[in-house]
Amino acid sequence: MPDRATRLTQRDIARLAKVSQTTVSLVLNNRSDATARIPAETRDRVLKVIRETGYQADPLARRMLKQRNQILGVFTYESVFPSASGDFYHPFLAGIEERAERLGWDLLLFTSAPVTAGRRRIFHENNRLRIADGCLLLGRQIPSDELARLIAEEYPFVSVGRRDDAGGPVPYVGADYATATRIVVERAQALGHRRIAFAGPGAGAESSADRMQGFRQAAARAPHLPTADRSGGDLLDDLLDRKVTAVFVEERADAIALAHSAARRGVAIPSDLSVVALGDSTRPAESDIDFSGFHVPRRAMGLQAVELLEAVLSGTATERQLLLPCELTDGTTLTPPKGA
Amino acid sequence: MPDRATRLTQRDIARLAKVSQTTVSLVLNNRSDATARIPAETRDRVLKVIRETGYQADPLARRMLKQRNQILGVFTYESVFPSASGDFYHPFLAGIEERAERLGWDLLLFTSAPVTAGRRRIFHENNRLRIADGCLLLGRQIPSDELARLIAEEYPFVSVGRRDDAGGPVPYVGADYATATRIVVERAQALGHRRIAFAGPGAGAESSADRMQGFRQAAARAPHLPTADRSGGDLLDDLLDRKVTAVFVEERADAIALAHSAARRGVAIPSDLSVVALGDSTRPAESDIDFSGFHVPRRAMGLQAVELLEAVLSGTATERQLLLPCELTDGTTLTPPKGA
DNA sequence: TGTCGCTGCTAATTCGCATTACCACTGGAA
DNA sequence: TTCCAGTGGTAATGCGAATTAGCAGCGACA
Repeated sequence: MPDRATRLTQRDIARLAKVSQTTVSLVLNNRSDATARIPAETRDRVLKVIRETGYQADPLARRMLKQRNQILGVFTYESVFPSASGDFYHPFLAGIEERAERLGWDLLLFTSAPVTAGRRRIFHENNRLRIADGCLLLGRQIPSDELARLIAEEYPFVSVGRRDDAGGPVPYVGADYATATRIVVERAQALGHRRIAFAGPGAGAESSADRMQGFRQAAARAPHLPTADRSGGDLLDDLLDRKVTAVFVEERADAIALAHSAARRGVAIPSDLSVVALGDSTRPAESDIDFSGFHVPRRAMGLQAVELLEAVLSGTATERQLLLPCELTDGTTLTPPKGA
Repeated sequence: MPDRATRLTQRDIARLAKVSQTTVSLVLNNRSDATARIPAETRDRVLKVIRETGYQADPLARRMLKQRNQILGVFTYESVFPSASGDFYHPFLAGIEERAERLGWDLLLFTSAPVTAGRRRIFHENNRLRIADGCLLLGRQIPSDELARLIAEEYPFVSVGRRDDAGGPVPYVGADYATATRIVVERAQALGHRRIAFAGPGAGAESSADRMQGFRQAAARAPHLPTADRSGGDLLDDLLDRKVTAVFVEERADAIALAHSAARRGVAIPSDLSVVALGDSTRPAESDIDFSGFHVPRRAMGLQAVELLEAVLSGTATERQLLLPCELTDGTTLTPPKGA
């Protein structure tokens, strides 16, 4: 530990400059209003001591009295860095870091939150949310009871990703999966695809539900095929049985698995089967395939989330729910169906 | 902002439970030693109020009195997330996060540090280092004046990566580049390589100097070729002119560029030229080539750095400078030279 | 001579919590 | 009745900085 005895406080500075602690504080905060008139001579003397000693005010002691701490909390419901989902979170954090840097904020990653039943929890015995001025929430799914409590306590936070109401509207910066999905489905239909299908959860997390909703807007009765606990080959069989010509895959990793199976079986993509990816991989998966579909504007979401939180904190926020458009990509896996 | 008036304090709890603030504190900290005997009845009453109100102690106020803050600072001399060097830092941070999680620490990324002359500086006007209990330092090069000041101020920190003394020994967890480099060079010599070369800076950062030192141990007079401001083709020409049969490339990205040039020119790797990579890419570069050489134990370095810092903080640290072995990889780019 | 007003500071208090010191009360023994 | 030990709490203090209230000292003016 830094030696308590040698750690400088305003009192030490005051003693050295032969003034009171108050004066040091006044000089540091550059207060020169009617209540505090510090002549240049005294001010310089204090500043000189501060320079010589390298004194730095303790930010936490400050926070006891002032409101803002310039610390932006980041809570992720999965680990941030470990590679399982690290690559997915990376762009979000890049955006967050960029904007935090510009605002002069530090980022506090709540890694101390204990993991129970495979997930982190915000609220636990020794909750440390209040160290930060406000908090950003990341994760595929966030328990609504936690969101409800944050809202009830009026803790300033912004979710990265749309969330359903939880005892009140949740402030968020999300991606407009519904519109993006609808557009790519319509695009496929315009190319002549009539037998299409949705592959993936399609429910559970808001992001899944939104994609499904967009899909249904364009194709009300097309089949919905699960991907959980199912190999790419299994899914491929299902698709071929149903004579599907274009499949819309919620999770890019599933699309990659599907493509591998297709390659092994001699099923050509896109001539035999068009594959559209509805976003980016949340699971580790490498592929050179340039899928048709769209990308999640992750970096922009991170940026905007920080900005929204700043607005919330300063009380200037008007609209607290924001959906950003997804970036559509032409890719190489969507072409007209055979015989069209 | 959370409404100051509605924010619960121990005093509020005390009032509701009809006890003193002291008692609330004693209950919360589960003190039941000789100086504080709280009968179960009182304790339950207090706990009941705490449960009902959802009170959480302010972590900042706690820190004013306790020693530890449970916050681990992370200072990177480049941006952490932006992809330029993000992929390189990722494994370090994964290791740091993992161990921080286990110790119940939060991670504070000092993104607020202003960038001057292209780099961040620790020490600036409004230094916030002391929010954290201690700090980890990441970066290829860290100005020695900053290290010196940290040492002089007795601020607890650990560098990830070896650093030269800076007014005193710098605590670090580094990688043993020297030994790893020496071993791969000797391995190449054992395969019959006689005309070898080192390609890369070989100086500047400690990590560069260490590789060069290892190289010199095994090959005292082999040539050292620069890579800065030079295309892969240029380097290749140089190597061919000198009839080099095995080149040891400091930076994997340079090795990749070299391999690309070789492929274009019809120079076969490894039969015409063996290429050994002395570590991982710090610059973005993708390649399927499985280079012979070694990997930096980045994850382990992160883990151990946190552990060392913990030891420093608790005063149990004995050895404060630690070098971890690099992971040697056989790869496919080192074979005996032609005619050997 | 008294007092008003200005300057240039400082004493005292506050933030929320932890800790130490100490006080009030009870019951049994002397 | 006094003494003492044990019980169950509370008052007071401190952490480091910010803020409010206010106090000396001095000159001007009535």
